[in-house]
Amino acid sequence: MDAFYASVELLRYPQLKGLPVVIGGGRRAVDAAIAPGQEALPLGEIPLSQFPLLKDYTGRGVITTATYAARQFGVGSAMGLMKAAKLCPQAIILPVDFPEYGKYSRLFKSVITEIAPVMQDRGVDEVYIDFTEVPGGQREGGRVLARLIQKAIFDATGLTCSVGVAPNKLLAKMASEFNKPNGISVVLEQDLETLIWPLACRKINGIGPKADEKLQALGIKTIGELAAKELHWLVEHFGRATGAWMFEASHGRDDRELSLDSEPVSISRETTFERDLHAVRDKAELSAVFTRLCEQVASDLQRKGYLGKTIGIKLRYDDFKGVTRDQTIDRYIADAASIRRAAGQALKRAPLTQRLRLLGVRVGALIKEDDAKRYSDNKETPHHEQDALLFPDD
DNA sequence: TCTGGGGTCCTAGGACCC
DNA sequence: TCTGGGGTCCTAGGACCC
Repeated sequence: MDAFYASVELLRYPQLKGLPVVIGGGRRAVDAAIAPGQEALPLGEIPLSQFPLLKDYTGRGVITTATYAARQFGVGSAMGLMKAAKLCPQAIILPVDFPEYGKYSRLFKSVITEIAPVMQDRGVDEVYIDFTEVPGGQREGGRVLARLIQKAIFDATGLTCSVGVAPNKLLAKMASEFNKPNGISVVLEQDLETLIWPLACRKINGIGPKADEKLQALGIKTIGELAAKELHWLVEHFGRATGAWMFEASHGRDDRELSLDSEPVSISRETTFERDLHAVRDKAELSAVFTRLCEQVASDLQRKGYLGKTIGIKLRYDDFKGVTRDQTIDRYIADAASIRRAAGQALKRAPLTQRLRLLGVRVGALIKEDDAKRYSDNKETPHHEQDALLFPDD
């Protein structure tokens, strides 16, 4: 989806169309910047002068999405808001409204599966679609179906998207970047040398800042230069698994299937404080946040129908360094009090002398609530070990 | 001008078991 | 006196992605 969060906001506030808008920052900080007295107006009629400007924003945070008008100024995703304010002070800033984006996410995905049922979720604004078995999916190399999907999504949501069509997920992902926004790009195997090899290695999904830095240090900037290296050379420098993967990727090869209906591995909540907190001096405040995070994770688990038995905490200190601590307990839980208890145990094992910037709570080793029930109801032949794990004596 | 929040996967060491 | 081999689970950190 093109500039997804920002585009959803423009549906609510069409008066912002064409203007530089960034989404991000803490809700409290952004709300404080919104002038009072306009609450009764329909959203679409709120005058431009009432929207908060990036130059007035003082809180922490990064940009999650910028409109294309804002990108003209060099601001973009993951950029700190204070830095962005220097580049584009007149941009309007809006707080992130995840529930709203979730609604549109479910909507556009249901539009797709109506047309092409084999779809892999790749987060809130991205999917892989298998065109192979869709009637007409091969016409004009997939262009016809891509256009159909774009139109159906636009008609249902008013949102645009960009589509890459290719023989595998690796190439399709790269192709989707070629023609943004609202574009279609078809990449065939024979386009490898002309379209893929000139690109920076960083364009490969899976090569991030660290791997790219290492590649550059070895004199490799483009995918073509990567493809010119021999397998054993890559294995020497990056290890067996990564080296082999890089070799295949540089040649445009990728045999991964679409993974459908995957189960979550962990569920977590974390928050960055408005100011750094000290474990002793700000104990009350910290404790309240900690409890709230546990309650939120518990509520997420229950709503989604999962239990977990590995409870973890995450800390980030004022120097931005972080630690995690895990605690696996002998039963599966989803209630706030039990999570808080286990997370408290984990927290005790972390250094707490330095000021804290972030606190997070995570529950992993998940099982579906239904499966836990089935064991306890003895409707299936239970293993005694599983009984003991799920419902120990204490 | 410091750098969000929600995830997945991989690696590596140690405990523990047979 | 100088100690195996295989497997699983747990923990911590880190890279990466949306």
